[in-house]
Amino acid sequence: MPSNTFLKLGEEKRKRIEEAFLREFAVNSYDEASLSDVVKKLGIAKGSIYQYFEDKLDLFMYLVHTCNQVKLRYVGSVAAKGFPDFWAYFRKLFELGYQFDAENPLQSHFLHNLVRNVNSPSVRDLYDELMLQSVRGFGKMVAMEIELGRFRDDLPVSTMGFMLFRIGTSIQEQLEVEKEINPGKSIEDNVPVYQGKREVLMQTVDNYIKLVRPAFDK
Amino acid sequence: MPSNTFLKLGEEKRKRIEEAFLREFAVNSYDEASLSDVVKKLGIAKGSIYQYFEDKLDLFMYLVHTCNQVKLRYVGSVAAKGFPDFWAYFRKLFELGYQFDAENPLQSHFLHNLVRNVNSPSVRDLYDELMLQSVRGFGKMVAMEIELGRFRDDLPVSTMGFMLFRIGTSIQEQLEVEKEINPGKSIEDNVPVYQGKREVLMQTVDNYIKLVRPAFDK
DNA sequence: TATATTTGTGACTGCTTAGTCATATTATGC
DNA sequence: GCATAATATGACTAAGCAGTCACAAATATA
Repeated sequence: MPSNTFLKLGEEKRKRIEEAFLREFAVNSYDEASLSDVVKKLGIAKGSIYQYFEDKLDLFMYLVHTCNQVKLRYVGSVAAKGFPDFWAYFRKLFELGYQFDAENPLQSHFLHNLVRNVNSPSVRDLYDELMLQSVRGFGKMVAMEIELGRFRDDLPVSTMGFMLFRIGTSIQEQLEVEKEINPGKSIEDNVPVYQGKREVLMQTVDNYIKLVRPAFDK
Repeated sequence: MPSNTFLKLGEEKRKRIEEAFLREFAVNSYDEASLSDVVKKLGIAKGSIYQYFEDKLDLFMYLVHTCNQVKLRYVGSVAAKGFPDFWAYFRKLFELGYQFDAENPLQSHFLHNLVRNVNSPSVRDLYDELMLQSVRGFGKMVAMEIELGRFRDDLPVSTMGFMLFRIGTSIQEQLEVEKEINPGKSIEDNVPVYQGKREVLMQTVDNYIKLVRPAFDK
């Protein structure tokens, strides 16, 4: 966690530093990201970073947690209960995700790139934890839907929960493979991941829902 | 591609070198893998590697291609046509994959770890190419099944193909998340990825098929 | 204003890496 | 056996990195 020194830093400077590191970690993997580069660009001393954070991983984790919290303010603003069925809620999650992306492009890019950090031993645990959290969340929803008699009950909840999680990541992955989005370029241009791609995103979401609905519904 | 020097090397020495690098790349990501470490373990000079290969990427690509060819001898030994339906073929692919793993543990581990190399800019293109190849393969099968009137035709082939591809990777990923397999440990112990996990694997495959069948079948 | 505390600094350490190249060793052809 | 070609070698280069620390500057306290 960051030191008091960092937290006392003053809005302006703190944001400037945070954003520089967000950008670095959004462009590079954890291991490739260079603190030396960032401080050079920021025009501050290397040692300062180590007055603000324990080490590279501490800084990285801080960014993960703050970004996560920001995103949670969006996707956590609604509950599954308020929707006619699970799929309406599932769909809404992507709309909120789009909104988060549009209003917090840097944080969105950072979280996007996070998915590519599975490998680094240093952040592997952190990533696994985040994934498990998400998978468990979907698992709970699946259990709820089964309870309500809306989802089939002849398969392990874990399988269905994991599948839902994977559907979410597949959607963004497919858009990338099919060159609809290009995070590498859009971060350079300082624009959101899904800039101008709202329709394409939601169309893809709808396609995926249409596809997998029969797999889950009773 | 490797030099003649490498190809002329003699079965024994060539295999020893190949296997040492396969192991290194099976344990570490491309960037983390250290040629210096491997040559030290092998007891050969660093310079020798550069008589065999252009550079690190050349060596890596050679390993990808040879492993791919070995695996293709398994999964390519059957055609979708010979099966009563697509899902029987899909299931068979995993049986053949298991067999490949059991008989070529090192190559299997290497290919397994490949999935974790999406990030490295150096191998990104190579990985994308392999993925696209696989996705296109599934796309073709989807198109065929639609032609035969067995798959639904109200969704883009690309979406359905990509989903099938993702189902395949999700199966192995879920087994890993649920600690059924542990590549990191099994490579250390010199045993196949799915050692003693045939039943669990096929059960998971069956579960996934059972789950997603209604999503694809007409 | 003088002293104490907090914050900022950047040269430096120690480490690792891919890749090179002049030299030594081994194999081949005559 | 000798000369030529092919192969093996490992110290070396240049570059990168995270993290440190003695010192300087700024700020707070008295």
